Amino acid sequence: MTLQISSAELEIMKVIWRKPGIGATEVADVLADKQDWNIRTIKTLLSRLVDKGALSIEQDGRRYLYSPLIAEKAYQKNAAGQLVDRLFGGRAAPLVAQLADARGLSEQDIEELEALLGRLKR
Amino acid sequence: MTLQISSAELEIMKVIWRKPGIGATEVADVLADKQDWNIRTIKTLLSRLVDKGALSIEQDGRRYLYSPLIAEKAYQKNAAGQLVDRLFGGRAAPLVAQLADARGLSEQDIEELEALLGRLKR
DNA sequence: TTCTATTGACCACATTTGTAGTCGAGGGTA
DNA sequence: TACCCTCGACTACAAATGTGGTCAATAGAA
Repeated sequence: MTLQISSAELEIMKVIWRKPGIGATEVADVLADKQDWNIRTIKTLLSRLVDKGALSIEQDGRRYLYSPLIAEKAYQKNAAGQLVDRLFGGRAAPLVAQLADARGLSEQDIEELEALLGRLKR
Repeated sequence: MTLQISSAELEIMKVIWRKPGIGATEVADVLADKQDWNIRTIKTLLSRLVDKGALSIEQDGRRYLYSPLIAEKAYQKNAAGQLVDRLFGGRAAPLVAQLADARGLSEQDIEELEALLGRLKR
């Protein structure tokens, strides 16, 4: 139910989360390395995101500046929750187990997870 | 790159992972409670999964029996990895942190995660 | 002032996905 | 034997998605 953001749209959102109030051209600049997208493609994606209510626009002369209407963390929580529900019976541990098995956990991950668990336990 | 399975298709896969070598009608029976799908819809999804190479078929008289060509765990690993890469910079800890924040972790999750971390550390 | 490059609005078009309908062949029933 | 029901094959069709084109207006360059 929560506002469906496609994979290509997400790339756009990520840029705007990092730099709210950015224009289409700057989004294209930021993405130039990663994606080989025509500026028109980016503009279409921006429009769709505005239509969907994921971005707000502010007029700046002849152009628009885009800002997120949904927070990155909210989106992350939702996406993580969906994955866990759809594939892991709603449980976090099996998800982490698969991740650990597939690619291992970094030292940093392990430390952070321990700290997190410690906090949750008291 | 890894074989794209849509959300509706995944429901079908889940049934077949639980009961490999099942026919279309039985898949429909299993799903009857959860999904309100026409048998034709289910058959379409089955065909698409065969086309995609996610399922194999075995002739059984006049009908087909379907079995998975990709393992559930492999699919889970891939999906979890994709999420983590696309939204959490490839790191597991932030994912778990968001999950914990959004919905909390069960006692069971906490125990299992601790056990998992213990195993990983030595 | 005249031409050009850029901007958003609108349009296009193939693919994927969700959700079925139609059809001919074959198995089972009366 | 005469039907009918079920199966897979093929077809349909709208919405979402990926990717980009056209066009009129306008801000700048020359």
